[in-house]
Amino acid sequence: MNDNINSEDRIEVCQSNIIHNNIIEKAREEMPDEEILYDMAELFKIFGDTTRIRILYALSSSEMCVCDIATLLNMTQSAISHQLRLLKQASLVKYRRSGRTVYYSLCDDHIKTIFEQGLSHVQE
Amino acid sequence: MNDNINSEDRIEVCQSNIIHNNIIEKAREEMPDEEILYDMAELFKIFGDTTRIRILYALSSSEMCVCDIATLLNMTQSAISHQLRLLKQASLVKYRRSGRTVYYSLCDDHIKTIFEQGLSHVQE
DNA sequence: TGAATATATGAACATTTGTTCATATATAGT
DNA sequence: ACTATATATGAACAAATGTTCATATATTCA
Repeated sequence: MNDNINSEDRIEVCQSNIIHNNIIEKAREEMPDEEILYDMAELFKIFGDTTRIRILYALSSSEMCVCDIATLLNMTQSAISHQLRLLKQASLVKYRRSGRTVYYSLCDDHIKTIFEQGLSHVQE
Repeated sequence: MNDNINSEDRIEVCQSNIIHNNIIEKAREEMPDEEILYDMAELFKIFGDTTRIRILYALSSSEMCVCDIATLLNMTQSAISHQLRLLKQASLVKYRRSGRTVYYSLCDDHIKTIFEQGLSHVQE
């Protein structure tokens, strides 16, 4: 039983000698570029932390200053500020300054769509 | 002015005294439950790694066995197997056994939607 | 039954990551 | 200029994470 694999498709590499070369080739062709994969991983890494998710949810409700967020999440100003820097670097939030206060808000709508999908997955 | 006595009695969640309470309350009401936030972070954490993104892209092309994936990504069977376990635990992939070979495939369509949104964000 | 093979997994290790602490910067008011 | 305040940031530390190595498990075939 060889799972419909032609003998020409077999090759000896790795620990296995049953490799589905046509399937591997197809997957290789459809795989996005290295740089895209890296950027996507970096983006999702940002979403992979409750503090940052909380911040983004907060900002989806309204723009907020650093201290408001710290109060809301019951965390230090420093911790929030560090996280906002990461969110800013990922182009997920933008800010405007008003005197001593800096107001942060969401950059675009991808965040909401991604959160909706994520929410829908975990709620299944 | 010289009253340092009260400073220890203050509830200092942050260093600010200009807090937008209505905004904070609104954000608090709209914030999903702790458990949801945790599950979402765990889900996105899974996407926050190029190896796992590669695996998921590969499986979106076709179901594949562990060794195929290892060959495609030029990584050890062990590394792939560990990652597949995480993906399985997150209900992102499922598998079927055929003899000694285990074929993995994607669980549902949320992955594709999330990837599309992520891709679209990083390509801006 | 025993050898070969595909996959799974525990432990160890190096790397990454999130928070804290201390301190720096920026702005406003006196 | 000086003080107060809102935010930013570098360094340090603990916790989490991804890969490797060795080995275990599961299945097939002789």
